[in-house]
Amino acid sequence: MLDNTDLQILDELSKNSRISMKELGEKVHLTGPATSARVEKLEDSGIIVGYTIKINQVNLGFSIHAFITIITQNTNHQPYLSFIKTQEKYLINNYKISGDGCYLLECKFPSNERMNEFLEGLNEHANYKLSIIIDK
Amino acid sequence: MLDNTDLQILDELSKNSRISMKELGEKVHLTGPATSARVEKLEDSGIIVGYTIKINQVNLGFSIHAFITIITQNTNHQPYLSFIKTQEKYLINNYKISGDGCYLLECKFPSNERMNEFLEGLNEHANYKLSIIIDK
DNA sequence: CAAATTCCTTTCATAAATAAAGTAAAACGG
DNA sequence: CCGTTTTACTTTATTTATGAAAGGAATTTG
Repeated sequence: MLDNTDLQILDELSKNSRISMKELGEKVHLTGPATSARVEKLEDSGIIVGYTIKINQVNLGFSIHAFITIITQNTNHQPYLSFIKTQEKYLINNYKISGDGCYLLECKFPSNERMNEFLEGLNEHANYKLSIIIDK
Repeated sequence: MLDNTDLQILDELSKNSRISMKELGEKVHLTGPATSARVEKLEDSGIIVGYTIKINQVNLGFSIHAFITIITQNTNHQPYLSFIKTQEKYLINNYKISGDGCYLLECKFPSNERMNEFLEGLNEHANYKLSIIIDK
């Protein structure tokens, strides 16, 4: 089970996953090797799944961030799923959901023009409702 | 501007942000110091915003992942915003959106009971539409 | 209660990061 | 067109971190 030190480690690694084991250890009052062993346990137990970076997509040219609720036209979702597989550069997440819609698609676009092209392609396989992120 | 090596670096760091600069350098055919300088530039230019971990929330006891579309009852959003500030443990993201709703709230819950409590509290300040994530 | 396990520290060898110096190629400006 | 500056890199050397190994204290287990 996880104790408070483990939760602190998760918190610190969430804030900065490139911190050294030594420095992380200082924050949680352990030595480097002890901290390293804790982290390895968190990996082995499947709690830490990976180490990644946060990228500012706006600075990479993707100024539009949107959620698109998908309602596929027929019961076979394959045409939709095949379509989005060709649009990887715009995709962030594709969640299968319950509720109002079949999927919730999280996307990024460099411009309204590109988004419009995407939506026209999408519309051949599914109906959708578009929500553009304004903040946060 | 970003060249192909920078994009490769972003890609590799997305997959594993704890890779050593030496090993990352080998992947992009640069020495450690040169790679380190590239990464520092990506940080300074605001493209790399941070280093973080991917946590398996299910293994942390949060087996329910949901999106909640919020429609606040009156034009003043403050009661809603104040409410969610007290519910941090369940929150992943709160996006202000255009389209159908005012906010899109991404949440995690350990059980239906806790989710139900949350929704009852939420309902004092806003109407909502709940979408539970089934996959991906 | 003895043995085993867990969780830690310390020590030490190895590996990586970082700072500094030097170089080659490209961009700039007269 | 040529000298100067800038950029992006390599190499080297020092500092720092990692990771393996040994050992110890506290807790668990039969």
